[in-house]
Amino acid sequence: MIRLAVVDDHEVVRKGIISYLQTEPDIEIVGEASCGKDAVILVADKKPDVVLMDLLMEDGTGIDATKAILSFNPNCKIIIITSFYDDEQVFPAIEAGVFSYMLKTATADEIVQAVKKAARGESVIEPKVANRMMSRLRVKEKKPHHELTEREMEVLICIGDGKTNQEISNELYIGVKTVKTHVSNILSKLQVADRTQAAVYANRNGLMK
Amino acid sequence: MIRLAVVDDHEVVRKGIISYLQTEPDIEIVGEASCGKDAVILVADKKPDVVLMDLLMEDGTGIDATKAILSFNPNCKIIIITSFYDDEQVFPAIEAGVFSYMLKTATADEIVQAVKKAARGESVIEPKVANRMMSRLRVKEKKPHHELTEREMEVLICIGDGKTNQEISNELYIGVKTVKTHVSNILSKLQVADRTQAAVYANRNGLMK
DNA sequence: AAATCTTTCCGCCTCTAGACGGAGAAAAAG
DNA sequence: CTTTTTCTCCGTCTAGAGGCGGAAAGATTT
Repeated sequence: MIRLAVVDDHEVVRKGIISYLQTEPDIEIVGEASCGKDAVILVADKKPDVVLMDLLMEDGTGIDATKAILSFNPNCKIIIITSFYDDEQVFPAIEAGVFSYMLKTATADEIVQAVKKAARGESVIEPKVANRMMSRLRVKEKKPHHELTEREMEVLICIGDGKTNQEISNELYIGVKTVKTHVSNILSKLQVADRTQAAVYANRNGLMK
Repeated sequence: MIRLAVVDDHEVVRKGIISYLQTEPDIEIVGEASCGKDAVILVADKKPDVVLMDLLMEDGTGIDATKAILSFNPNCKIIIITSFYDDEQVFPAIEAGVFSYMLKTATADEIVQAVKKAARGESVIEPKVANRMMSRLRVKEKKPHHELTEREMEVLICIGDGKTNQEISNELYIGVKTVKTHVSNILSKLQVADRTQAAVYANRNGLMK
């Protein structure tokens, strides 16, 4: 018998998934949660074998909950079911240690199969997500020095808001010359030609907000 | 008896909603569809009083389907249920003529109530969406001359991609001087100081893609 | 027929941006 | 205790960006 917990802040989604899975003879629903905090408590209490978790919850605690759960229950298989497959969602989730990554476009049967496979130790990765992983591995070999320092990231955020060097200088309490140095380093690290492209980069890669 | 159709490309969501609504004595589920195209056919065939529709479907036909349905069945009440409440989703939907706008964070009971209210001719608008509408109405009065010409919009898209004036000149087959004229007009119309801010504007307001 | 809008282009001018090279201090890593 | 990284700042220089003013041709509106 597979002990399963369902975590999703949308009641209809949660109930919909449960209504399917509870008809499976070898799956037992041991609990459900609507936020990351409750999920951690639920897993600590019921110790399910598999957790179906929505990444994108209102309080944004999907990743944190995953990390917390795995730090105390390393053998727990966490299956992500979400609507998104962009880098900002996928890679933090993988780093956090999720076991499978599915999209909400999956059919009910695919979800059932994913739960059973997880219990057997088999990961299920959505093809679209798998593609992202492949391309990420490819660029990792090509782009070694993407990492910005803290200060450079602060400057990049300002650029992403459309601020001039002078405005950044005032905001960070440093000289304009210093800002220019940071900007130059940012441009070469990101391999873009000017601040406008850097601003676009920041806005498209979820650095803003 | 309220005749209802459910449109959503996620099977679990669709089945989850239906499992709740079909227990209601005065609601009859007359059909379901997983894409905009099927939805139009379904409505033409079954003529439901109310349609529950997900805006964000794989083929992106939620808005188009809404328009198509209403052009042939103006009395059909279309309730949008989606995960998003940003301007790019909300306002096209409102223009298309949706009747109610709900978020997937709604409880099952709220959805039932929304269906019943729609049948009685009462709209339900999510508070978060309502706020957007209010602020949109406010800015409409304040910003009269925001409208860019076609050419200016083309240039803005290029700026939003981080292109220089020279690159834009090559791409649109016009002189650099002409590009500069367009850029200056764009900056003053958008009331921003430089191309970087214009690029940020383009990227944050859904002009890119 | 006259007025307006759009698109195209010109010259002139100023200033920001960014490259290049150099350098000092503090903190972290070795 | 060195070495490396990070953050800070300086001068010089070039090219792109953007403001200002003007203008001509075509389309659309009035």
